[in-house]
Amino acid sequence: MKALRTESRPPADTRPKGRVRRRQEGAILKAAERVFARAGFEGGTMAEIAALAGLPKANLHYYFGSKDELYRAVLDNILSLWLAETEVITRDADPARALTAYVTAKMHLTATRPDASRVFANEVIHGATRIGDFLRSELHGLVAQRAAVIDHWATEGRIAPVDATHLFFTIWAATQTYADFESQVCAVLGKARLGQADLARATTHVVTITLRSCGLEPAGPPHTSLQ
Amino acid sequence: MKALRTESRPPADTRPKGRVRRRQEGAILKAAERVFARAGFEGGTMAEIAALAGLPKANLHYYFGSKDELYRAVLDNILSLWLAETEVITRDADPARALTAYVTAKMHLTATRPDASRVFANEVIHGATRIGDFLRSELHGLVAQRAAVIDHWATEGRIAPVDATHLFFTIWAATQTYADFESQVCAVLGKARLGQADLARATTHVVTITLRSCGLEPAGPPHTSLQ
DNA sequence: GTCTATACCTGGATAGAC
DNA sequence: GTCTATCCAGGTATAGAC
Repeated sequence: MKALRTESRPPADTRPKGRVRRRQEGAILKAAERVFARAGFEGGTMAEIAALAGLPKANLHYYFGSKDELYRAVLDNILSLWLAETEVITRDADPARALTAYVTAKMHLTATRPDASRVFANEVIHGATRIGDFLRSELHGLVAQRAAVIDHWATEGRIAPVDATHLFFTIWAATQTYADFESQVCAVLGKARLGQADLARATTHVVTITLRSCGLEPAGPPHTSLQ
Repeated sequence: MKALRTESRPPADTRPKGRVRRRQEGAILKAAERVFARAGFEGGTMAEIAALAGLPKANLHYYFGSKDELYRAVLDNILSLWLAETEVITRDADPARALTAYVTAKMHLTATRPDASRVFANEVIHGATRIGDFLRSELHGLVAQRAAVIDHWATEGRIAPVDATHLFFTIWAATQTYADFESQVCAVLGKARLGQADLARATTHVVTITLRSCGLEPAGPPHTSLQ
């Protein structure tokens, strides 16, 4: 998905890419994600990113024209992660199982790509100027669809009535807080870092409160999926 | 409360403060909160803050020695807001009413001081280096206390068992998201700004899911407070 | 106490050799 | 394609007149 390319100039990505180019760009993007996550857009420097990627900084400008372009590329990368997982929320699905799967997937993403979450959070806090179009179009549409499914479940009496749109806000907030606010969570828990056990406990908690929010109890162990 | 002063040099606040000084400092702090909220610490400039406060930028350095000192003063201001409201959570309180009051107060803070929330969020995302001591001491202690109260409620069977510490993480995340992620919420709702009605709806939602998380139903209209 | 003018430095970007 | 050396804008901080 190239969500942001619409706002960019002619498709720079159609250039033929050699293996080296791919690898270099990948290394740069990875380093940039980390640096921007730690310090924000203005806080992170090209020199830092270059050092982390093991390249002279002039190379960053060779692969990505400017700091802003690099940052957009990082965001673009991240946005594609955001949409995928709502697929489990369908009319015919079992509500408890679908919601459990969705929250678990979100928590998994938080655990495996915390820096991605932080870059995204940073951008949104500062007004989402670069991704506003994406949020207003694709995300807006997606949430409308999925919220309709949840409303449908409620109409059929399969879950308790709940504000479906706001439920998404709550789920996003509750899951992403373990990445974005990790330092606060750690401080309160009295740990230096979040371990596997902490995240497992967090997942159980968020699943539980999500289900209870819909008047459901935890689903049993996953049977062979009914789709 | 002077949570951060411990890390600073000798009490600069003991200097006698004239009325003018108080007023100038107030204006600067207000402007700084807004600028730092919009752009982060590195993104916001002293010139912007000065312009917003209606002063030449040299004055900022006169009142607050450096940009970093000014930023810390803004944070210090904000932290005092964070702790106050947990007071309603006491052993003898009615769980539904106490939780409703707490969440409502949190949402009120979010609605009235969104910039404060954003500055705090920004600081925590970037590692909370400046407020780590505060989080590890005062906030940690406070949460431990209040979580014990909630556990006590559960032991007595007044609420369903719930992970009390993580419940706080969830409540903070769910409420603050309406300030920190306002631009995302607006985009999804298809609005330019959050209005009174939206925040009222958000409050109802967060109260509902908080209560349901504890196996409770919405409390009736507030009687005369039993304390 | 207040403000103008300026020093100094960091960091993004580029020129041009290899 | 890659890297060194350098340029220059923008931003913090201060000197010094008022």
